[in-house]
Amino acid sequence: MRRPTLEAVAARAGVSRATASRVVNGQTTVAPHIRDAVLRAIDELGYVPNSAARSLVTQRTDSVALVVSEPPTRVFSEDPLFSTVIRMASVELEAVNKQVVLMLASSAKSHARVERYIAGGHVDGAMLISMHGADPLPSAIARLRVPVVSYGRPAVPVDIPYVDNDNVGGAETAVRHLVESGRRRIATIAGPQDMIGGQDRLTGYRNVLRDSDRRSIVAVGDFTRESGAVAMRQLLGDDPGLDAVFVANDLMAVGALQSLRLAGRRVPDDVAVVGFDDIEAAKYTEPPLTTIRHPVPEQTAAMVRLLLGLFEDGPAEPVILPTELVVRESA
Amino acid sequence: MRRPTLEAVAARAGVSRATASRVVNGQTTVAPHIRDAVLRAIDELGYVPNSAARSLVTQRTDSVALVVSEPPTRVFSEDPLFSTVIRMASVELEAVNKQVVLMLASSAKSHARVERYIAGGHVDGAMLISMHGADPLPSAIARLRVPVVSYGRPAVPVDIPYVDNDNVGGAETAVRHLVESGRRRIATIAGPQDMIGGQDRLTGYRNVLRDSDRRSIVAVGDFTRESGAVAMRQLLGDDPGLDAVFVANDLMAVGALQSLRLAGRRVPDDVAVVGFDDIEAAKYTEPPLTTIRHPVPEQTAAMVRLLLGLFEDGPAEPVILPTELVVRESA
DNA sequence: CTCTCGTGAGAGAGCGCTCTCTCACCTACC
DNA sequence: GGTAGGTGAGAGAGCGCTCTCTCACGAGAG
Repeated sequence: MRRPTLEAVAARAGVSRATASRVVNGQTTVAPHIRDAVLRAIDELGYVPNSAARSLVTQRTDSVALVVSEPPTRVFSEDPLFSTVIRMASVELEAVNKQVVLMLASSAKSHARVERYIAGGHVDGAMLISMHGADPLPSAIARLRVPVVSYGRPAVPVDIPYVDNDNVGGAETAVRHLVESGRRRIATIAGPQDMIGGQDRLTGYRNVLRDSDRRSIVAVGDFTRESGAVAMRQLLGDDPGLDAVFVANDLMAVGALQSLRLAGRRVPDDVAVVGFDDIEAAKYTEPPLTTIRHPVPEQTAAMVRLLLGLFEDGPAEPVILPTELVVRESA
Repeated sequence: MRRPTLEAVAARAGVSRATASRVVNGQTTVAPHIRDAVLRAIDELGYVPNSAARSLVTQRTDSVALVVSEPPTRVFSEDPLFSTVIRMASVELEAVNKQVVLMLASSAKSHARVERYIAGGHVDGAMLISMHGADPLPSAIARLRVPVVSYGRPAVPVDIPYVDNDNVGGAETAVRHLVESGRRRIATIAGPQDMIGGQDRLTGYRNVLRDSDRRSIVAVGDFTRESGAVAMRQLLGDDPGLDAVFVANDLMAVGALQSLRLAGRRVPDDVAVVGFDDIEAAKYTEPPLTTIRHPVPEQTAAMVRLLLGLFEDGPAEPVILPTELVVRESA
C-alpha cells in the first residue's frame, strides 16, 4: 500500500516509464493523446514524483536553506528584519520553483546539525543571515563546495559572496546630518560589536566625529528595544549635556526615545535622534523618527539573485546597496 | 570533482562497500582494525552520506515539517507562541536525530507548495500549527498517508491526532474568577473566530455568563497587541460601565491595559482584567496580569511524542492538557 | 577428524527516477 | 525507389546507498 511509482503510472497508461517521465517533466516531444493518457493515470493514482529518487539522479534538490544564526528569541522578536528577509526570499525562490528550508542555528550544536544537513545534499545552496563574530559556518559550507551567499558582509574575510548595504556610509550620513544641524555633543548607541553591521555603523559615526573635532560618546546595545532604552539612560548618566544621539537601529531608537521621554528630554528640541533601518514603526514614534533607510526587500532579492547566479556559475561579486537619509521630526 | 561516495571510502580503506556502510551506520559487527581504517578513510575524504540515496532505500528522511499557517508578520511578532513551539519542537526532535524543516503556509499558493513538498517524500511527517477556518491542509496531508499531528484542535473535525489545552475550561475558570470577585459587567475581547482557540475561549466565556445571568459584551481581536487596544476602546465606547474584561490572549490584554490607562480607568479597581496564555510579559505589565497558564513547552513536547508515536504505529489519541489560573494583580 | 555453529565480510539486488542511446516509422527530396 | 532527416517512443544504464543473502573461516562439540 505504498505510494504509486512512475512504473505504475506508465503501466496504467500503457506506455514506457521513459514516456511517463517525459510527461511529468513537461517535455513536448510526446503525442497529445499519449500525454493525456499519462496525465489521466497520474491523476487517478495520485502520483507524486519521489524527490529522493529524482535528486539522486539529477543531483539537484530544488530547495535551498535559509540559515539564521540567531537565538529564536531575537528572530521572533519585534524586529521586522527576519520576517521580511524570510518572506521575500520565499517569494523570490518560489518564482523559480525552489523551496526554502528555514533553519535556526544559534548554538554550536545546531551549527553542526546545519552543516551536516547541507553536507548531506539536502539543499542546492544556502543563504546565511545574521552572523556573529568569527562564525565558522560560512567557510565550513563553502568548503563543501555548496553555493552559499551571505546577507551582510561576513565578519571574517571569508571568500563567499554577500549582499550588504552601505553601513559605514549610512552612519556617516546620519551623523553628518546631526553635525550640520548644529549639534555639538553627539552620542551613539552602537549595535553588537560582534556583528559587522554593528561595527560598521560605529565606524561611520567615528569617522564623522573625528573629522568635525567632536568627542565620541558611545554606549553599546544588542539591537533590541530594551537595550536601546538601557543604553540611553546610561548615556544620559555619562553626559547629561548631550544634544544628539545616533542609534544604530530603529528598534533601539524606539527604546531610546522612551528613555528620553522618561528623563524629561524633549525630542528634537533638547536631544536630536537619528535611527537606522527605517522600519515601519519609525513612522509612528513620538516624534516620527529620522532614520537611514536601507531597502531590506531589495537586498534580499539581490541575495537570491546572487545565489541563483552561483548555480549557473555566474559571477560572485559582492553587492553593496546604497542607503538614504529619511528626515522626519526627531532630528 | 564531486563529493566522495561510499564506494570511494571503501576503496581507500580496502574493504567492500557493505562494510563501509556498516561502519557509517554504527553496526558493531565490524572488527576494530577494519572499523578504524574505514573511519580514517571517511575523515580523509570528508565523506558525508548522500541523503537522497539513503532515503531512497530506507524510505525515511529523518526530517519532519513544521508547518505554520500564518503570515510571516504574525509568526515573527512579539507573540512568543511560535518562537516557543519552534524551539521546543527542534530540541525534542534533535534528541531523536531528526531535522525540523520550517515551512510557512499563509497563502493558498504556499499551501499547494507545502502539500507537494510533503507528498514528494521530503519529510517523514508533519506538524501543523495555527490553522484557520476550514483549512484543507490537514486532510490533504492525511490523505497522503503521511503521519501528521496538529498543535491545537483542527477547526473541521478531521481525523488527525492533535494536542491542545483546555481552552473552554480555561476560559470558564477565568470568567468564573471575575464573577466570584463580584464583577457585574464582564466583557470579553475574543480571538479570531476562524481559529478554534478563539472560538473555544469565547465559548467558555459565554458558558459562565449564561450560568450567572450576565449579559455578554463581546469585541473581537486577532491576537495581536494592537487589536487588543482597539477592541478595548471599542468596548469602553459600547459599555462605559463595564467593570471586568476577559481577554482571549495576553498579547491583546497588554494592548487592552494600555487602552484602559489612556481612558483613565484604574486596573483592577475600576476594571479587572484576565488574560490567557501566561506569556513572560504578563509578569511585567502594570499591574501584573492575572491570566490562564497553559504550558506551551509541554504541549509542544506532547505533540512531538504523538508524531513519533505515529511513526511506530502507536495510538493516535488526542491529548488535552489542563490549564491553570495564575492570580496576579489585574483581577 | 568431521560436523555444527557463530562471526565477520563481500556480492549483488534494488530503491524510483532521469537521460542517453537506439530504433521504428514517416515524410520529403533527388 | 532509395536515402536523408526528423519525430516519437522504448530499452537500459546508473545515480549512491542499504540490506539480504551467501560464504569463508575458526572454534568447539561429538
